[in-house]
Amino acid sequence: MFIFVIMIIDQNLTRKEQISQCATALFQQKGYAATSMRDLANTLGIEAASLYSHIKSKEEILQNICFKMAEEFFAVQQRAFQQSQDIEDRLRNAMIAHFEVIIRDTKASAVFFHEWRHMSEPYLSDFLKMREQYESIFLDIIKEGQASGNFIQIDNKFAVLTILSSINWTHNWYKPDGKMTADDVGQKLTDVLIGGLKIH
Amino acid sequence: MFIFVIMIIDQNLTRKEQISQCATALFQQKGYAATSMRDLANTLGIEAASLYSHIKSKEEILQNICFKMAEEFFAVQQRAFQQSQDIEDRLRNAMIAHFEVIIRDTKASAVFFHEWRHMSEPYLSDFLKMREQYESIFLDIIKEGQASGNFIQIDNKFAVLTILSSINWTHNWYKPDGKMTADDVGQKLTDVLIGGLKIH
DNA sequence: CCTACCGATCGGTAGG
DNA sequence: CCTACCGATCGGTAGG
Repeated sequence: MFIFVIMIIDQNLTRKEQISQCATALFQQKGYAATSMRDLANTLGIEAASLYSHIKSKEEILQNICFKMAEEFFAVQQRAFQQSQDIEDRLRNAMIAHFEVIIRDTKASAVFFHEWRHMSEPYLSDFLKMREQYESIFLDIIKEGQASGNFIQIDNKFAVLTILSSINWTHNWYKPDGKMTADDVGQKLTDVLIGGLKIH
Repeated sequence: MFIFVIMIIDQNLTRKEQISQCATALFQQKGYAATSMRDLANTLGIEAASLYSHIKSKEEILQNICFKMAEEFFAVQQRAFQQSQDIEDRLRNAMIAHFEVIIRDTKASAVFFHEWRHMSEPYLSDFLKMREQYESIFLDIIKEGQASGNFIQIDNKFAVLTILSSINWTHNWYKPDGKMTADDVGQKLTDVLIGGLKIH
């Protein structure tokens, strides 16, 4: 299989960062398992063996991508939480914050969402625990909104999954240079998911 | 990497069907690229070489899974279309029909959603064309609902992607033996996505 | 960062 | 459905 990989390698980055950036693009395009270290090396214009002066293993690259994304999600979530007034506002801000992390790097997001399962233990368990913890914050927001009479009575877990899956999917189609700006999409995502598609 | 694969192989199926069923489970768990023909053969209790009396190639198995799912989506969409009265009802039925195909086989759905990109041409292009065609039916429903004043004015493509991503994600968490029945989830998906999370 | 190379495993075929 | 096997490729190491 021949795939022409056109990639602009940022010369201001360290070699290690270049490796991570290239790997992110390749993992997103072909998947982690189908990307070989020789693919990665060729894209960078070096030999496969040379990669190992900068990294320990193929999996280490994946771990770095996944955990860096996880940390970003946590960081913005906390910031969004502190800035909010009422409960609907808090949900809205948390959703937009989540969306903004995704569009900051849609390729890394794709790897985060699809390739994490190729990590070995104990990284895999740690990763899943973080994800659960992250979702539990959304769960709390939904519960509070129901208790205060703002949100409809609906299975909490279900509500969180429905909301997050729509936002997560944006990594697949959102283009920064498209007709919708990031703020536009963030606004509309919350409008539809909180307010509904129907005119009431 | 050792993974214990516990799988019940349906003895009423033909060998070819057993291969497809096993492959579906493995592709879902480990991904297409990380699943070897030896993995598949071991799960079935035969030698890898023996698989090739029933199938032509590894990719052929993937093609069958993906295109069978695509056909099912089309079939139920048409049925849902014919049974509907008003425009909101039509969207609701199309959504529930889509959901029901997913939960009929969540493993095959996972392969359909995540592994299709490992198909080679011309299968890949055919597959993407089908997906686009399928989504365009949803697009038409949204447009009609906007024209009739039932749905809010919002980018059509965006609306379709938001709706479908939430439903598609159910393959990851829906369990037939969980506390929510299929009808329950189908109802609630349409309630939230069409009506919104907020009490108006 | 390279050359040279390792053992393991890959999808698949030949022939029975 | 098996044994025996193919060339290609895998992630990674040794040594410079």
